[in-house]
Amino acid sequence: MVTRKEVAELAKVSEATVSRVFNGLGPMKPATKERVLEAAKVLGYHPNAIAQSFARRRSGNLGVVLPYMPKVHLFSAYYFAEILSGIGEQVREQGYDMLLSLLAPDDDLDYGRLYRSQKVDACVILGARDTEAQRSSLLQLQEQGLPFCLVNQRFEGLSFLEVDADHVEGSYQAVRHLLDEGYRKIAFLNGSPQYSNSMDRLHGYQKATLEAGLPIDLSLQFEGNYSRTSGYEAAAQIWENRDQVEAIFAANDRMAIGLLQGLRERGWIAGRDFAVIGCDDSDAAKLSDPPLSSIKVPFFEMGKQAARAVLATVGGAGEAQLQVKLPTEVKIRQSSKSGVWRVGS
Amino acid sequence: MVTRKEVAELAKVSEATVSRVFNGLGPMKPATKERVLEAAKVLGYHPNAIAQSFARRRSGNLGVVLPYMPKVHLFSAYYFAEILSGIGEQVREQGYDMLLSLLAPDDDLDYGRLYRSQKVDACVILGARDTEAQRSSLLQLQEQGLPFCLVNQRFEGLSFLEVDADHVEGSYQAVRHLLDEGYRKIAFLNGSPQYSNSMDRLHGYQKATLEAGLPIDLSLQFEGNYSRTSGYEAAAQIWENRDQVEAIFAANDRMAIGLLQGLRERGWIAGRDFAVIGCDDSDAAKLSDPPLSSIKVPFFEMGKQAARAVLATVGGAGEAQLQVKLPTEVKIRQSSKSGVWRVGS
DNA sequence: TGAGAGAATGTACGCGTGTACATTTTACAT
DNA sequence: ATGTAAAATGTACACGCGTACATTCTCTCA
Repeated sequence: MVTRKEVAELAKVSEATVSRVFNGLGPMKPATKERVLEAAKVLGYHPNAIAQSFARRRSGNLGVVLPYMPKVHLFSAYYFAEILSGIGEQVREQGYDMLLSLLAPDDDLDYGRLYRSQKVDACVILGARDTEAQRSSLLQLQEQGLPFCLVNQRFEGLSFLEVDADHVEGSYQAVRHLLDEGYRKIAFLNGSPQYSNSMDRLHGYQKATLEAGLPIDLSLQFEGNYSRTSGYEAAAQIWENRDQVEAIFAANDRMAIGLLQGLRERGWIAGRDFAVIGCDDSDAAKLSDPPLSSIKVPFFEMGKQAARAVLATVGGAGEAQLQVKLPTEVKIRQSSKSGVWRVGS
Repeated sequence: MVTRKEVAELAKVSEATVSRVFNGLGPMKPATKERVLEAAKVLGYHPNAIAQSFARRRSGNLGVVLPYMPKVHLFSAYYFAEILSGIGEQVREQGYDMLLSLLAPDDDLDYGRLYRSQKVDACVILGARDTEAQRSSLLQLQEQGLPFCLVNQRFEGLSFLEVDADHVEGSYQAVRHLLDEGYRKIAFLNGSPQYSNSMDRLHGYQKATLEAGLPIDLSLQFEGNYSRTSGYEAAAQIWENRDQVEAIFAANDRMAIGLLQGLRERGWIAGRDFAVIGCDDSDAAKLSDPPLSSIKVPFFEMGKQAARAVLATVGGAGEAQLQVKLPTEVKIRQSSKSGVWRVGS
């Protein structure tokens, strides 16, 4: 391993000068700089990142915490892939690296480990839920001064860095779309209320239905757990009440597709016998049959902004905006159009 | 920040003793150990991971390199999610962390950066392709002594750590299945030959067809790029030759589903008018309509074994097996059954 | 020509840990 | 009681870098 010392000797300067060249510090005679860089090149010198971290007392790593359930896929892989890419892009721009931490859900919620071991300067936390345990864990993190940013989850009453999408508006628009297509009996298949965006979607749904003068009908509200299977199972319940249901808004694409499949088995075809709109606009929405209308959520951008925000606080730079909410967009496909099939057949 | 020194003072021992307690080294009087742990607890001491890395000259990080194409999804998110989880599980068992590195394809293939900066002790490399540039990059890595393991890609003629699935056998079994269902005109939609498993699948396909006494018919072989779109486009070509095609083996699920969609638009329904089998057994296979037969690939286990193998070489432990090939399994669903729909309708 | 003021570079130390080696304590056989 | 080996603990330094401060060089203006 080549060190600063050897470069200094070859370039006939002090170690400090070598350091200054590599950090672009202080005034510097061009000739000296040249000599140092040449020597470094000859020797193949590259600063040791760990020693740098040690001396700077900063790891240069951004922790990314994701829930991890072996063999279980509650969240779509798409969701994480997009967010990870967004974080990755931002991180790279700022010269940081990403340290991935898979957190088993019942794992003692020990966000602290990363912090104490000083392996990360800040964290982006994905897939958090609003439970007592998580609230206290996060509050503790905040007290200890580890900067973090939550993605796609808000905690009412607490003041965290949060980057979210406007799920209320997205859901409102989605239900509006169903209303515009002429549907009136609109069911809602939600996910667990532990996620703030489940609640947001409920609000958007209620806002649109109320606005349309429809009564709140709890028998039209169902709860799954964001898995395809739970959507498939909800199909059974919905089938029971099929004369009360013309259209369904599902809180994510996976449940929506489970729903499609469950109802298809009973002879009900989406886009012909009923309408469905999902949420996330994941790959699966384009893969499903019929293609699934969905609410596009800017996951990539959310990851990017979360990384930017939390790294800004590390740099001691002016506080970033505390809560960010990015716009969503309704993507209409066949599953929610009325009369599409009827015309054809 | 609490350091070893303060713990030592409180426990009335030397710093070295504290260090030994936390590393479980040397003989140690139980009472002393107790005192130290108590003091550490009182002060809230936790060893500084960066200082440890610095002193040990090991980062404790396993690099995970993945190709990164913004907004493009050539690889299924599923594929990476599974492998990442597998790596994550193994890494956690060994007390390592995962450092994610997104590598843009045209990015100067600079695997070396991670190595030189000493931020990782070893790497798992995903999504590598067999090109001249990559070969030389990897050879260079090998010379420089950075241990790495490739997943799902082999380099003929070179001797790297590689964890792969048995795509030859998997493809053979898949085509056998189609043959067993009575199909004779079997087309093959492959991906880029830059991936070793594309070649493997071709071999499996050829082996099965030859064995069945069928001639090699190049007009039955198509090439996509593993994207859904390329499958969709291939549908047009296959439709041209529709009287020559009864069944199609696609090299991944995404292309298979694109194919389903393209042919459905022309009135050809999988499982009724023709058979399709994909590869990966991703989420999408279960989501598609009809459900897609596919070759299950143990991505999770591959990630896990790759991490284990490459970390073994770091520990200086006995060399792990150089090339690992895990078994695949054919999953039959509706898309490849003959007569399923015919019976019903 | 000398003084003063930057510019350019050097000196020296700390960061928190691992660990080789030195020293002290303990246990036990004689 | 004494010697000896092993156990237990302490001392001291290296790891590679950032950086505060000290020093030397260079230029300008009087």
